[in-house]
Amino acid sequence: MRAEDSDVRMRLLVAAKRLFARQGYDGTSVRQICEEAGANVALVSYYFGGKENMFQALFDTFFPKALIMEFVDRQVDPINGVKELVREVMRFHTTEPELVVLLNQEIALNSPRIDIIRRNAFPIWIKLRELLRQGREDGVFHFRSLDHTMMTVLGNVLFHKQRNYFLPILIGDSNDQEAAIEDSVDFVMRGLQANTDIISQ
Amino acid sequence: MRAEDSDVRMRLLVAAKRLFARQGYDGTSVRQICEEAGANVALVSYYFGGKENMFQALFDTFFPKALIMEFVDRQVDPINGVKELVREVMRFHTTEPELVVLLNQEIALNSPRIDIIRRNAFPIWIKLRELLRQGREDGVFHFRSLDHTMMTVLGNVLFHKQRNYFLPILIGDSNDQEAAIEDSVDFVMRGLQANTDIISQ
DNA sequence: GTCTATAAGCCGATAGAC
DNA sequence: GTCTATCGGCTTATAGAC
Repeated sequence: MRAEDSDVRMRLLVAAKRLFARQGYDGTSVRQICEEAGANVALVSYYFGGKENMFQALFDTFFPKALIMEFVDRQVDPINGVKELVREVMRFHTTEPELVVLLNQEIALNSPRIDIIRRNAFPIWIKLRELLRQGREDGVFHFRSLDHTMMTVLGNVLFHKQRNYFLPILIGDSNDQEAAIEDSVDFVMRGLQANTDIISQ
Repeated sequence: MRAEDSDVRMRLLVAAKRLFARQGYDGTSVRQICEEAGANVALVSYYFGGKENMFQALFDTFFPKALIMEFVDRQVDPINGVKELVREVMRFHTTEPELVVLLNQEIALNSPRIDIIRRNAFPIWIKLRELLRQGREDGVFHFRSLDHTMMTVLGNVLFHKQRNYFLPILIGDSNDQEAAIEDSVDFVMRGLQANTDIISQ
C-alpha cells in the first residue's frame, strides 16, 4: 500500500476533502462523497470504518507533518524565525487551500474533531510562541502580553483565508502572492517593533 | 409587540443564538432549540416560518445596525477613525460573543446564509476601506495594496475570536480586555506606518 | 473488493385538535 | 397560541450476496 494507494481509497479522500471544504463536515453526506469519487456507498465503511474515521485519515494523508517537524527543530534567531514562519504558513494556504478551509470550519465550530487538528497543528504554534518569548527576552521584540501578541500575529497570518467572504468589497489590487506575503512579514515586524538592524536579512 | 416580545418568541431566539454558536446551524435541530427554550416544536414554524427564517430574525434582533450606521456616518480623520473602529469592533466581541461565533462559523462555511451577514456587516468594512484609502492619500498611512492591507487589519481585529481554539497553548498573561484592545490599536498603527505625530490623541 | 437492500433513526414542517 | 401526531425525506451504517 502507498503511491496508487488502492486508488479508490485515495479518490474517496480527495472527494471528501473537496466536499467538506465546500459544504462543511455536517453538511456533507457519505453518499455525496461516494458519488463524487465514483465509488459505492458502502466503501467508506469498508476503507475507513465510518465518516468520523475518514476525517482522521484526511489529516494523516494531507497534513504536512514532516515539514512542520523540520521547521520546529530548526534553530533560528527570533526575527528570521518569525519571518520564515509567516512565509511558510501563508504559502501552505495556497498549496492546500481546501484543507485550510476545512481546518478553519472545524475550529470555528469547535467541533468534536478539533483535537485531531490541535494534535497536528499545535507544534508550529508552540514554536511561534517560543520565538516571540525568546525575541522579547533578547530585546529584539517589544510587547506587553505574550498571549495577545501570539493571537495578533496568528491573525495576520491566518486571517487571509477569509478572503472569499470579503471579495465583494475588495478592489483587486493584490494579485501577487509573494508580494503579499512580504507585506505581511513587514507588517508583523513593525507591529512587534523588531530591531531589524541588529540581525537582518 | 416589542419589549417582552411575546416572550416565547424571544426565548426561542435566545436559545437559537446559544445553540447555533455552540453546535453550528447544521448541527442544531429545531427540536433542540425548542427544548432549550421550553417551547413546543411547532412554534418555530408558527413564529418564524421555519428554521431558515429564524436565522434572519436573529440578525434583525441582535445585530447592532444602529451603532454601525452611526459610526459609518461619523466624520473622523483616518488615524482616529481606524483606531476607533478597532476598538468598537473588538468591544462588540465581548458584548455579543455568541453572535460573533455564529457569524464566524457561517463565514467559514460560506453558507447559504452568508448574504444575510454581508448585508449587515459590510457597511463597517467599507468604512474601514475608505479610511485606509483616505489615509494613504493623505500620506499618514503607508502600504502597497489596499486589499491586502484591509485583510491584514481585519485579521488583527477579528482573529481574536479564535482564542478558544488556542487556549491550551496560552499562558494566561492577558486578562485585561481594554489593555489588549489598546495593544491591538498600537500594533495596527505601527503596521500601517501611521504618522501619529501629525494628528494624534 | 464491490455491490444491493435495508435497518433504525433523526430531520424540518405542518395538519388539525383544543 | 399551543399542542400532538404524523408525513416524507434524508442520514449513517451494515448484513449478506457475488
